[in-house]
Amino acid sequence: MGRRKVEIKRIENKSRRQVTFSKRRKGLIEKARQLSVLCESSIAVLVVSGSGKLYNSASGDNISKIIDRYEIQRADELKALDLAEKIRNYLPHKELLEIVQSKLEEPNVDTVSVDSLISMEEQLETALSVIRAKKTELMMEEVKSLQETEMLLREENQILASHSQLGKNTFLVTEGERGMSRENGSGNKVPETLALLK
Amino acid sequence: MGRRKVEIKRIENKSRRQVTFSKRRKGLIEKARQLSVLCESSIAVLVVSGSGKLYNSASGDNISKIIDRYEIQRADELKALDLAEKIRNYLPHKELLEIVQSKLEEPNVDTVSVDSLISMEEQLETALSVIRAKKTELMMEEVKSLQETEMLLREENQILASHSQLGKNTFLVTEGERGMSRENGSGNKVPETLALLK
DNA sequence: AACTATTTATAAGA
DNA sequence: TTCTTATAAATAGTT
Repeated sequence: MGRRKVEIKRIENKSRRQVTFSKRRKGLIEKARQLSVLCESSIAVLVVSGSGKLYNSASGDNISKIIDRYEIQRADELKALDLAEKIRNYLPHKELLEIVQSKLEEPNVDTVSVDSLISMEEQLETALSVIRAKKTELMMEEVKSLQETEMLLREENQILASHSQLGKNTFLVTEGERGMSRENGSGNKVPETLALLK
Repeated sequence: MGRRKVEIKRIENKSRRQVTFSKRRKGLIEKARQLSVLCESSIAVLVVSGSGKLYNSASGDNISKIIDRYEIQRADELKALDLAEKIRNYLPHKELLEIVQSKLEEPNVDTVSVDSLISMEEQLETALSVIRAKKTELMMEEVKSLQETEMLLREENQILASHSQLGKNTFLVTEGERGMSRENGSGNKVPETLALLK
């Protein structure tokens, strides 16, 4: 849609590329906004330019919320991965550590440049962030899953309890007193349960 | 760009909205791809439909990397946030932050000694560790507590289930189990137990 | 899912 | 960067 058809491949001319980047980025974000409004949806667009500059937009909801949604989905997918797969994900960290170690083990360790140390420091901090984020993500996941389990168990419990009560009622109508001692003898059910509550 | 001009506002007709959502989502993602190729950039598009379904696409790089970039930028922005805001949130560290701020606000900021900066850096890192440790501790506690609750509920559940069965059996054959209801007196044993779990 | 009349986006030029 | 305009591309309504 312009004076001539353009092939979708890297624009070599730098200034032409810059102009196109600016125009199309604006267009993309406007399209996202329209879709969001027309169809009542939330859309995040993140654009990282060749030079590393970040442009982002969100419509319908804030970016963090949308990214969270994505992270949740990804966490669910990760769960399905086998361990071997995970190990592969962590290899980069291992490599990083090896690099660090080799640098620091060199006999001539004091020849290591400050720049390379800065770079390693940054990489290690990035790795640390990744690990921390992962840790938090996994813990949040576990909490969520436990909360769900709890809810299910409570529901089940209530159903069982109400059945139990129906049974009791019928019971009481017909008979008097014996069961109690028998029941406690066999399994001290109630005390045990209560004890666990502490 | 269609048979007629459409206003950019929520499409009320559900099926029309669904069709538009599908068409424009596809268009949006294609636009992102083109921009990515033409201008050698990385683009992530995350779309959350009204019904909560997530659609995402990444061009030029994987989504996680692009999101990481966003997170880094956001972290940088946070850093630039009014320190006073943070001080309010982290009262215990208020003093520390005030010291930092005063040091850095001095007109003669370049007279601050490297030693004092090192000291502040160490103190801030300590504060950070404390916060992180606290975060992890709280999360671990929550997980532990949820796991205990789960165990209790399972047990309770099993008791109720088996009781229910015993009850039925006894019922049909002998009449064994009444005591239980008497023991509970009010008959609210299970609810009582559940209440304690909260 | 295709079609096509129209609107919209944008490439090139100024 | 911004505006203009010819043209390509996207898409709304239709089939």
